[in-house]
Amino acid sequence: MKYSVETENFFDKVYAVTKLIPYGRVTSYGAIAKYLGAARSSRMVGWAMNGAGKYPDVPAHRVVNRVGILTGKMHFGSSNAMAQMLAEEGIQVEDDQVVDFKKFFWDPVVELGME
DNA sequence: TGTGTGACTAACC
DNA sequence: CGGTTAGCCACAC
Repeated sequence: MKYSVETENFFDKVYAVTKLIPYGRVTSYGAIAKYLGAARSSRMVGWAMNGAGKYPDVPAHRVVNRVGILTGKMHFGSSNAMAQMLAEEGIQVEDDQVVDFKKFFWDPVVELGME
């Protein structure tokens, strides 16, 4: 028994939004969740990211927690892979946290609109 | 089928 | 101001 079609849609949306994150920008799990109308389901966004590895076009490294901490860096294989990818995009990462997070923050709700 | 867990966040104490 | 609780819900066992 499949869980639900809505689920796949939710995951698909997460991936879709994540893929829209511009180069050199980052966003948060909560922002994506909010954009999908599930502001309190930010954990699901993280869960979706867990399966994002299957999608090369999904820049999961541009998704951090609400304060810019690379909470999921350990899921990239190397402990510094995430930070390095961000660094190569011009995003400074210090102590596993994005420097000037607000400045690089890309909010889908604002950039794409609430719709 | 029920329980535990997690790449989160906000509210509480 | 740091630890805990609660809410969220899909997924593993």
